[in-house]
Amino acid sequence: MPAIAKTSESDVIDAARSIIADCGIDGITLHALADSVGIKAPSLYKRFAGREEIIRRVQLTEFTDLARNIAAETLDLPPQDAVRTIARIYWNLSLERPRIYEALFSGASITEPEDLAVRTSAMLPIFDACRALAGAGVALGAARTVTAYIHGFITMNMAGVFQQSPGIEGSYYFGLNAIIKGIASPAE
Amino acid sequence: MPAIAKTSESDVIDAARSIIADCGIDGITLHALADSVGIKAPSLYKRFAGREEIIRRVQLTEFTDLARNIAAETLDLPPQDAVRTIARIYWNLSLERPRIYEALFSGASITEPEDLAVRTSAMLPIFDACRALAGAGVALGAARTVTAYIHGFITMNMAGVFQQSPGIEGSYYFGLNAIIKGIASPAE
DNA sequence: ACCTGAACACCGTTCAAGT
DNA sequence: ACCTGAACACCGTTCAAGT
Repeated sequence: MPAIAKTSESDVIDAARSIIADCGIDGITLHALADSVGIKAPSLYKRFAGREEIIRRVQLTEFTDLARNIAAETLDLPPQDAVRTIARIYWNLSLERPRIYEALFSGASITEPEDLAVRTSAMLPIFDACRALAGAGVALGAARTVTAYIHGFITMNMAGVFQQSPGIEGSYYFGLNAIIKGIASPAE
Repeated sequence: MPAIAKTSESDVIDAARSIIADCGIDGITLHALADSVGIKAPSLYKRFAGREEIIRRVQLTEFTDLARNIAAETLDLPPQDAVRTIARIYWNLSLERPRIYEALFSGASITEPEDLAVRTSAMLPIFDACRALAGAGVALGAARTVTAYIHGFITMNMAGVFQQSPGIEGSYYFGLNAIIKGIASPAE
């Protein structure tokens, strides 16, 4: 009957977050996670359905932080600056916390409506900027283009496809500027 | 002393390829792979260093096929058409054999020079087209931009980020055209 | 020379038993 | 109510033993 709780749901998610940040998504074992909050692995199942759900919760937390950060940094910015700022936020994240960036987009395709809402909120500032840049008619396509480019460039860069060439950040913004120009005056 | 070989290196790689095509990279266990070529799992270590090497060999094979396919389909095409053709080849691959597309870019960052050479050969037609489109000075940046966009869009689409909206392929080519236009006349 | 069974360390997960 | 040890099925990998 005593049942003293040694940890809490948010403690576990925080611990999972820091393990992922250090060791990546493959480094998070239930044994290591349980150990870092002072319990045994089976006890995790009293709070979570399993490993997948824990990872999903970390993704949700990180995406929420990211969306808030993006919203704050792009507030009242002209659309071109907003797009460049968002691109910079993702770029810096991929350099400063690469394993978190990877984890954000890996595994667990979006099924829960909760996940979708958070992801949409992170994309909203891009959509708004694209509408201002390219017009409401093509805003969605333009937003997808910018999003795809940012994610694709960062992913390939982290994978080493572009080598560790010094001009890589220059290429990143060169491409971004080309896209901003391209969507502002789409091909006839 | 007899030592009758029940299988061969290329048999194993072929079997691995079809398992990955069906079940994805997580579905390929050494037990299942060994079973499908009629041996036991430990015997695989007589031919390969381990699971990682087998997967790398499949990636290498698939990339070689892809590079050959791209080279053949873009032969003597004007640069804009070459870029659109390459984009279409990747898009179709992601629809027809999604697990192979995923496997192509997942895990095992490029360390061996052999891997790099194959990947470079797959990118060469994009580079050539971009040089014709944007000039030698920015050709590398332009090629990276196109590559990043294609990969990013397809990855996010497969992950479900863009929903299964019917206009998604339209967005894909809208963005591609915007990029072609943008890199042909980069922002001043 | 190639194959095999047995074993090892390590996963995620379940469950009966403790308090 | 939360925690635990023991167990299960399943991984990749190693190795001594077969032919």
